[in-house]
Amino acid sequence: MAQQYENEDKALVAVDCIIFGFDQEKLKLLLIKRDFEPEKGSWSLMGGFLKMDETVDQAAVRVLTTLTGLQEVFMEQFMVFSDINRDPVQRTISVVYYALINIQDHNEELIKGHSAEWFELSNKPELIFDHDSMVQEAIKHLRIATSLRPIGFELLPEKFTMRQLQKLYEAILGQKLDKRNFIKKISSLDILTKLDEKDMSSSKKGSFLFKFDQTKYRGKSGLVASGSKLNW
Amino acid sequence: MAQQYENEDKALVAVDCIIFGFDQEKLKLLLIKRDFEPEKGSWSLMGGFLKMDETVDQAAVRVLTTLTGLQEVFMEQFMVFSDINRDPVQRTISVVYYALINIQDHNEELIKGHSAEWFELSNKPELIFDHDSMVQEAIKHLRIATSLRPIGFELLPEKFTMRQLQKLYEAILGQKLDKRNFIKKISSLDILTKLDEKDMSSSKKGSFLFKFDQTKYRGKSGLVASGSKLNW
DNA sequence: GAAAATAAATGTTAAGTTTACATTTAATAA
DNA sequence: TTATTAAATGTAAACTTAACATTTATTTTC
Repeated sequence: MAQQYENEDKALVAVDCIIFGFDQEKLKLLLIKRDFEPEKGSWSLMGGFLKMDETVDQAAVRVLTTLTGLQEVFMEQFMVFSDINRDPVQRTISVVYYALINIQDHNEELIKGHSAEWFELSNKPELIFDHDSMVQEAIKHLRIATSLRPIGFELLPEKFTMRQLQKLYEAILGQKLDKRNFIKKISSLDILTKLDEKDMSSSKKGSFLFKFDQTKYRGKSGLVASGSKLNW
Repeated sequence: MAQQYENEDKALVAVDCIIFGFDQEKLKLLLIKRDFEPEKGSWSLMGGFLKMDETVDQAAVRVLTTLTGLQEVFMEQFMVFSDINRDPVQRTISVVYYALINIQDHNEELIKGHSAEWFELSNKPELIFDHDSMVQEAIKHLRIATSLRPIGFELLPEKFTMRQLQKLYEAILGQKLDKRNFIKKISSLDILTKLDEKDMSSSKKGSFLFKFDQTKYRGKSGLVASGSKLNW
């Protein structure tokens, strides 16, 4: 019974991470400069190979932690890339994840150690293999995901202003939003707590800080995919 | 350079297909009775192993065609399952797909040859390994996908009545819908062509048949994810 | 051939949501 | 005290959704 599958081909299984950050204005990507062949010196997504004692989700967390030092990060699997020659060395399929992290919240040392850098999305270098397609797909997924679930907060500090949140959504969706309508809509979701504290860095008047309230959100059921054109 | 990755572990890569059908009333699943070990005689999803000369998408199509004889089938990858001991024989990760097929449209011989049968979703046997979880996840994905894009048509014959379409949506979403509102909403999408022909099987009066119009649909951009609670 | 039966086809109103748009407010700096 | 800066706030029109019952076309039955 232990030899059932012996005639089947095996493949290397990789995980690759599209690591998104946000710097108050623009969406950014954390990329690494490869220090090994092939394509040594080229820019690439952070990735690694699946080990026998871990799930792909665990592998993705390991890879992300190795680079950023962060543990509890929002991360979602979204697609498998498996073109036959996508990796020139050997047949490798890649399970791709995107991660949303607070850009201030990583370990500088680790990042330098991996020759990693943040790039504005609009300004990123060309990447190895099929990594450019992975990034493109990740953005599509991120747009849909942020439209269906309030995951954008993962990219912000714990406390943030309405304006910061709006800028974030604008960056993700690639379009300007109306300030008043934005605040109305976010408020109607009832998933934020308004703090007594103000952020004074952006204006003389200061602007109130908010916190995402996991508890309020968990209490809601109909948030996912409700209200779409094909929603009844 | 060709030996770069030689210290990495390799895994078997499988694809598994959740094959949905619809019989005018209920959602159904096409399941196979395994004729090989392990779990010979148990019910299972149709699956197979990735070969070195194909992508996972191609493997999924191959697996589906082997069982149904169908070629041009709607199929989407939706998740990788990779628990370490999910397959007792050997470490195997599975890329899981769901397929939507017109239930009248398969090859009886092939299906019998694989000891496959259609089961009502609500009445399906327990499946091997983690296949029950796969089915559960597939249903979630199907609900979201049908709410965002008009893919339900894939489960119906080319010509169908509004009532059939409504029954299908009710089966997928697990809720009753209002007849008048349903017709209004579908009509407003402007993706159907009303035929001169009537289906006379369901009533004395007969009811008009419709066809999904790929061309009209392709012309629309904003259908995906528009209108959700977090849509601006 | 009139009446009964059956499912199909159809419309309206109220509630809620989205969009578009401009002024006032609070605080600091000059 | 005045000027400056970004924050905070409201309303009306357009559109979408939700709730709800009657009429119509055809066949079957008496």
